[in-house]
Amino acid sequence: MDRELLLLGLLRQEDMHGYQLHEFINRNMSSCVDLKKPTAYYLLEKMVESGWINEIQEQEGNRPPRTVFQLTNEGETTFHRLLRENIATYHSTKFADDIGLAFLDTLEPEEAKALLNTRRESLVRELTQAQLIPQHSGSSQLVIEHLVHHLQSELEWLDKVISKIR
Amino acid sequence: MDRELLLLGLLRQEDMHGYQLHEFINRNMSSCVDLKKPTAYYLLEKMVESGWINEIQEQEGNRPPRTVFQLTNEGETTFHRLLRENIATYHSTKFADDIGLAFLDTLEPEEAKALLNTRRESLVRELTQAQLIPQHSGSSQLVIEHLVHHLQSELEWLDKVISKIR
DNA sequence: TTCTGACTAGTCAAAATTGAGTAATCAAAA
DNA sequence: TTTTGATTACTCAATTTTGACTAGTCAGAA
Repeated sequence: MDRELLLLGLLRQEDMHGYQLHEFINRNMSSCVDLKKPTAYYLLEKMVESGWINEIQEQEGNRPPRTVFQLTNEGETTFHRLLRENIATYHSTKFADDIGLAFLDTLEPEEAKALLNTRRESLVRELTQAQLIPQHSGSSQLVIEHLVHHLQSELEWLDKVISKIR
Repeated sequence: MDRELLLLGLLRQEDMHGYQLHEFINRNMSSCVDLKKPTAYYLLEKMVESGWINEIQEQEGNRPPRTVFQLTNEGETTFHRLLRENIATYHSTKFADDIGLAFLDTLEPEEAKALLNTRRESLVRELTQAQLIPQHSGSSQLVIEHLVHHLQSELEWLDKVISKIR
């Protein structure tokens, strides 16, 4: 329900079309969610069926008609319910990249070290990138701070792993 | 390819049936991967088609026949390739639970604080659980240490967020 | 001995997700 | 002016994932 919460939250601020929503999420929220275009439309369609949003056909000049989505009262209620649920529960994260670490001892220590250093480089690149993101307004600043905090903690841990080899 | 790497790595140690693989992963690796039974069978079937593993019909006593999966030479090669790829790259994690935080300012500070404290409790429970997991042998110990390190870092961050409200 | 609940070993149809399109508009270069 | 490339707004078929079964075995209780 996290992606639904996000879509409702954005539509709460202003009516938008699916394409706009997808673009915004991909540009600004890619650190929290990965939402492909067809999935966005699929979710929006389901939310229309649930009565959380309305579809409105919009015709602008001689451009082809577009579909605008608009929050309903029920959508507003659902937004608040999902928001409370989301904030009150800790969602445990799966670290799929740890699978390799579980088999680290099948490699020569030298090679393991070299590969982990390659990983370290790409982690440092991500961290540097994240630190360059300019200050946002309001709560969405929290999302960036969380990302930076996490990447720093990952770097610490990776350094510990590398130093322990041999 | 992470789940494929895991399945190959387990089959490398010993032949197993799909059910066994699924049970093992769910009991011991649930911190890294979430692999449902039908998905496990689906992946195994695909790996048979790719020539990474063989299917063998096994008949034990008068029990119904079972399918045992066995690594091929190609599977062994693929395991090493996937392992190197996995270790050398940093897979960025998506924090789906941050979506709520992006809308934190739509709530009253008092309520936000209360909800975040509920989240904190469930995080502490997870951390306590993780710290109770007994020492494992070899590299899989790393997976547990990573989990604990991450949960501690999350707790630190959550406390910072809570203290900043108001 | 027969019943019950738990464990083993899967399968299947339905739901969710995605890569790879289409088709229109517009701005700017050739 | 024609072409080219980028942007907007979607769609569809194919792939992947899942909840909810089925069906056999076994150990112990009634």
